[in-house]
Amino acid sequence: MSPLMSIYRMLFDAFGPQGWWPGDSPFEVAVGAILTQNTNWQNVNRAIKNLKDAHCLSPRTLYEIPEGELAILIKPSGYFNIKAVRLKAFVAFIINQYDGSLMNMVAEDTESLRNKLLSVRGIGMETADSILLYALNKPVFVIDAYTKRILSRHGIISEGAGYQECQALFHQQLVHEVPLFNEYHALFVKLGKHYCKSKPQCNGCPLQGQRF
DNA sequence: GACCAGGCACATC
DNA sequence: GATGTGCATGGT
Repeated sequence: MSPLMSIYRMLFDAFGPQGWWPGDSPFEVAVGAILTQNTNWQNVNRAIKNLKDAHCLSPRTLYEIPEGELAILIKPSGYFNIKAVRLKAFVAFIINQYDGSLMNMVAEDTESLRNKLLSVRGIGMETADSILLYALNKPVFVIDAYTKRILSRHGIISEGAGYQECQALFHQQLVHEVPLFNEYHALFVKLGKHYCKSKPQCNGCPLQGQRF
């Protein structure tokens, strides 16, 4: 079994299924992916609740609401001025190129779709891949700060490894299945939140002392 | 009060 | 291509 598959087994045995992504619709998932950039999920939830309460959680309503009003609604998620611009760019993209519906993306080739998402201001690799995996069910592995930290601490990647390099490892070592990629990334976040912080709390960590 | 959180774009070298 | 900086709220 590949090292990354071994790690997956250990994490799944320790934590069980994570039930990601929290969200009622693919569009909500995509909005959450932008709002959660460098931000605690709890704060994102508050912002999403504000959008729901204001009946603004659709491409069309987000497209039409003034940027300043949008910024106020998403304030709890932090970086609210920047994220308002980013959400605006994203819904303009959906409306102009996909007739206002995220689901019109699913038929498209994953690689070209990823490149188009990356061309939207405010959507980088992690956000694009989160949208592809969690909103559109494409088998793309999501790399984040936790993933890199955990892998480098266990000697699997170097500390300065890049996103693509890291992602390639997962794509090489795992079968490309959406449920596996979905659960695995969520398990890394779980592990990172509880144990593999900037100050490691290795006591009780299911990967404690493991080399791969 | 410091530090951190499910990044990204942009400037500068 | 690598490095540094601004963006901002809420929890620990």
